[in-house]
Amino acid sequence: MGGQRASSGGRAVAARARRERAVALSAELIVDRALELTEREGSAALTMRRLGEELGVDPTAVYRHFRDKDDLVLACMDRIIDNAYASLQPGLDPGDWRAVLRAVAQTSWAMCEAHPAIYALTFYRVTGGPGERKMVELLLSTLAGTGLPADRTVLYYRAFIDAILGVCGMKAATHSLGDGLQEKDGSAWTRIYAVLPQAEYPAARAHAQELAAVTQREIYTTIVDAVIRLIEDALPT
Amino acid sequence: MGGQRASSGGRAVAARARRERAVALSAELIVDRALELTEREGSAALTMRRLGEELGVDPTAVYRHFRDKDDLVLACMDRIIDNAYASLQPGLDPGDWRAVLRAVAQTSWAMCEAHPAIYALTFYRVTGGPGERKMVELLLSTLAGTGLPADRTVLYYRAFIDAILGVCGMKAATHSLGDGLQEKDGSAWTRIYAVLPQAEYPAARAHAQELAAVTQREIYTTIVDAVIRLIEDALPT
DNA sequence: ACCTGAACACCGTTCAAGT
DNA sequence: ACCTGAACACCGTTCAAGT
Repeated sequence: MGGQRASSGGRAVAARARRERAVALSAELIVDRALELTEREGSAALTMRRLGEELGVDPTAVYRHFRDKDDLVLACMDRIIDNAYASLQPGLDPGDWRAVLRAVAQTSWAMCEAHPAIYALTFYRVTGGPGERKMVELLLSTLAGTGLPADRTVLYYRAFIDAILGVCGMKAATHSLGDGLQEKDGSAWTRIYAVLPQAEYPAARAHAQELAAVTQREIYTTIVDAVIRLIEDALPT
Repeated sequence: MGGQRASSGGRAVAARARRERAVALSAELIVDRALELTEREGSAALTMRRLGEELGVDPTAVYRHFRDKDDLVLACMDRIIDNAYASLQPGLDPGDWRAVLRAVAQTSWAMCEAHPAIYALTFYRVTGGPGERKMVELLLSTLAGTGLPADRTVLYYRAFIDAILGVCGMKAATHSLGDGLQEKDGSAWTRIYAVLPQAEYPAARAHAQELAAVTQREIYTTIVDAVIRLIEDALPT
């Protein structure tokens, strides 16, 4: 609608977006556009100037709704968690704690694949928002339901969530690298480790094929299984 | 010596450093100074301009020894790993795989506490350098020594190292935040979760005290134990 | 009440010029 | 062969001015 030129610099894009923006600027709208932007173009595209362009407002207008960029990025992460919780909740049997933990682990994996830029920026942070609160309550109530004492409930909750966040955060950070670096790091097992001197690195050479073949998904499942098994062994009989 | 003024801007610091630099610029020297700098002043201080000042050379002189900042940061991480390996190696019994894994886990924790800035920037990367190579060889040979088949050796190696890197990376990233944000995130359990509405968040409220009391170290040990136990259960009998 | 736009104090990196 | 220094194309953020 109304776009006469196919090519367009930042100025033209901003002008078009400004024309198309019918609703008032709001925190929700800013988070919407920020998620669209990073999903489409990666973390490098998430700058205040680029976001202003996307919204059709002056870049500094965002500061009317978020204290700073950190505040905005945390709001984006909480939105992602909230959406994930909503898609998780209906099919959950609170009595089956293993199934709940596995569902949360699967959801976290899906989040870091769908939104690597935001995930990588915030996986080690506390959003304190509604999404995070619901997720914390779900996990704590589920683990408490097994009959574990309060201190064990908390310790295993944190072991579970920190292991998950750490591994998914690693994956998200890798995924957020520029294409060149991602390729460079991804090819390391065949490029570097498969050709190390046999005499000095016999084990690396002997396992070169398996090192190149193992998937991040298998590794993640293995770690989740390890924590679940630890909890099983700790349950009161 | 020879500084006549007590106060000094960047220019004066650079001039003094230039006078004091007796040896030629080299990759080793640059890594030395970069580690000193980040250890002393945190990740925000690691800029090419600041590093040039520290070395007493023009900021762009560093580009004669490293392709870009990413290249430099990876070299710093590999140096840290190499030093950690050197301090680890002497007392190690290769036959006691549990002890080796625990020693590596302890070393990784020490690294992310001593060098949070570099650790946070690179924990999800492959350095491909001498330090990393030795660490990979140590872990692979140790796990292969238990009699596990090659594919299991690699799977458990990756589960172990990814769990460790993820959790230590989280800790390092938290530690690298500015003091304000670190305080904000650290106080979240008492500031936010301890005062949630009882009706909506009963489990969070019931565990508020334990959530504030559990330490990162306990959580880390729990995750490491979980992976070690999983490996124990998988060992051929 | 909310948005604009110039301005500030930074970044990493390139490249012609020096020695 | 190695280093310098100006310059380029960016950042996040502040604040006086507009409406």
